[in-house]
Amino acid sequence: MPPYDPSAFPPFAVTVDLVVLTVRRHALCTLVVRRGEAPYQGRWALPGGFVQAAEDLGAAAARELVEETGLCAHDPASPPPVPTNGAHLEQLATYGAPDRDPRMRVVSVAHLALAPDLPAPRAGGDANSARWAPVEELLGEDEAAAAEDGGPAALAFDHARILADGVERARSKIEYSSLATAFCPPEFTVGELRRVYEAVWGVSLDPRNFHRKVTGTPGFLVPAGGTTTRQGGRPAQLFRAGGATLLNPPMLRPEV
Amino acid sequence: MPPYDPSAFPPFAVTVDLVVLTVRRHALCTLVVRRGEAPYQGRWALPGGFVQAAEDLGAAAARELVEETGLCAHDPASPPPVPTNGAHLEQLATYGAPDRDPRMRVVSVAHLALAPDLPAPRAGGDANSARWAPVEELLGEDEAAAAEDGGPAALAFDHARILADGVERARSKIEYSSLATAFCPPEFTVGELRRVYEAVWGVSLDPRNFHRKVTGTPGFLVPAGGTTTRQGGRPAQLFRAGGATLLNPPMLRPEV
DNA sequence: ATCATAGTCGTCTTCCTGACGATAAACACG
DNA sequence: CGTGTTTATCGTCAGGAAGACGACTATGAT
Repeated sequence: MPPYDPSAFPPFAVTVDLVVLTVRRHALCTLVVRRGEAPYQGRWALPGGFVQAAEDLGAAAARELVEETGLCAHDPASPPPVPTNGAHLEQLATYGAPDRDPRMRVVSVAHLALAPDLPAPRAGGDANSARWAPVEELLGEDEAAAAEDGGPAALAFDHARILADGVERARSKIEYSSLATAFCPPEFTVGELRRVYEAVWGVSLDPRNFHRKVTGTPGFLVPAGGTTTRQGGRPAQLFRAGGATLLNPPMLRPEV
Repeated sequence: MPPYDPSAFPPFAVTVDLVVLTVRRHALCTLVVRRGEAPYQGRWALPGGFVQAAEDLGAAAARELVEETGLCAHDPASPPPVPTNGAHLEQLATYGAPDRDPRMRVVSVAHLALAPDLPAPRAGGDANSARWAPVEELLGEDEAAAAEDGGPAALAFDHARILADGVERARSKIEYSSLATAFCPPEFTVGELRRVYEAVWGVSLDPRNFHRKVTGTPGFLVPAGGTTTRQGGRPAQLFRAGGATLLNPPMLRPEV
C-alpha cells in the first residue's frame, strides 16, 4: 500500500492539554503550571504535552496526568490495572485554530480530569511551578472581576476557552451522572457530596432534599458501613459510589 | 521566537470526518461515501478530508459538508452570512489511535451535522458514490442483524465507532435541547417534529402528551402563521424553531 | 449544662408526566 | 353524499418528583 503523498497534507503537531478539576476549600479549582519559555513566558497555562509517535490520545492524557499529579487515570473502558487512587479522565474537545500557537500549527486534544482533593501539586517536567487555582479567579466569572483581573491572570494560548469548556462540561455532567463522586475520596458522606455540588455549581442546596434525592436513587450510593465526624456535628454515614453511572431523573441545578 | 525543534515531536496528519444525520422515511440515516482506493477500497466510509494549512477545524468541517451535500453549516457562534438552507454542525470527538490508518499517523476530528431531509446526495470530490444509509443497517443495533450484516456492511477504519458516538450524541442531545428542529425544514408541524424524535430514538410517543410538552415550553416553538395538510388528516399548524436552545425540563426518552 | 454544627426523617404543596377519552378537520371511498 | 380513516388538538385524572420547611438526633466546643 502506498503511503500518503507528503505534499498532499500539511504537517501538524498534536498535543494533549489537561483540565484537571478538584474541589478545595469549597471552591472549584484547576491545576495550572507556569510557563518557563516563550511564548507566554511566565504566564499560567494548562498542563499538557506532545502526543508521542505510537501513543493513543487517551494514553497521552493519562501519562501527562501522572507526570503532573501522580494520579492514575480511571478509564471507564479499561479498568485500571494498578489499584491506585484513580481520577476520572475523558476527552473534552479539540482546539486547532491556525494561529493558536505562534510557532507552528498545533492541534490540541483537551481532556478533562476530575480528582478528589489532593496535596499540593508537584511540579513536573518542563513546568517551573504548579498550583491549584480557583476557576473563578482564572475565568473572572462575574463581569467586574473579569475586567479587573482579566489581564494579569489570563491564561496562555486559548487555555481560558478550554478551561471554560471543561468547567461547563463538569457542571452539566454532574447533573445526570454520578460523576460528582469523582471529586470525593473513596468513602464519603452525603454532606461531602453535597458540598461538591455546591462548589461546582456555585449554589447552596437544601441538605434535606439533597439527602432524599441521592439516597433514594437506587444504585447511586452504597453504604460503606462506618461513620465519620470529620466535618463536625453529628456523625454521618459513609458511602461509596454505586454502580449506577447515570442519574435518572437528573439532579436539578437551581435556576438562580 | 524560535520554532519548535522538528525532532521534538512526531508529525501527524489531521483530518475531519463527518457524521451527517438526517431523517428519511421514518428512519435515522447517515451519509456514507464509497472508498475508491486502498485501504478499505470499495467499503463505505464517512465523508471527510484533510484540514488545510491555514484552516480552522470547524471551517474544514463546514467545507467538507458543502462539498458533500451542498449544505451551509449553521454555526451557532457565527451567524451564516449566506441565507441558504443551514444545517447544525458541531464538533463530536477526536480519534487518534496509532494504527487507525495503516498508511501513517492520522488524527481525525469528527464532527456531527444534522440536516433536514435532502434530495439524493451528490457524489463529491474523491468519492465514487454516496448514499444515505439507515444507521441501524450500518451499526446493526440488534444483535441478530449485527452478526449477519456485520461483515459486508461494516464501515472503513474506525468509522463505525465514530458513527455510533455521533448517533448517541444526537439521541441524548435532543432530550434537553431544541436540536431536533435541525432535522426539520424551516417551517414544520408538531407531528413532523414528533416523528423526528420517534425516528432518532426508535420509539413511538403519545401525540397528545408530545403536543402539550412542545407547545407548553416557552420559546421552543413560535407559530409561523399557516397550516398544512402535507401529512394527511386534519390541517396542522406550522411552527418555526423559537429562540430557546435549552429544553428545561427535558424531553423524557421512554425507558424501553 | 448549654450551644453550635451537621445529619436524618417527615410533611405538604406544586408541578410534570403518562395514560387515555373526546372532538375537529381534512381526504378517500363507496 | 355519508362513512370511515387519518391526523391534529384539547381536557381530565392519577402518580411521582421536587421545593419549602418543621422536627429530631448526635457529636464537639465553651
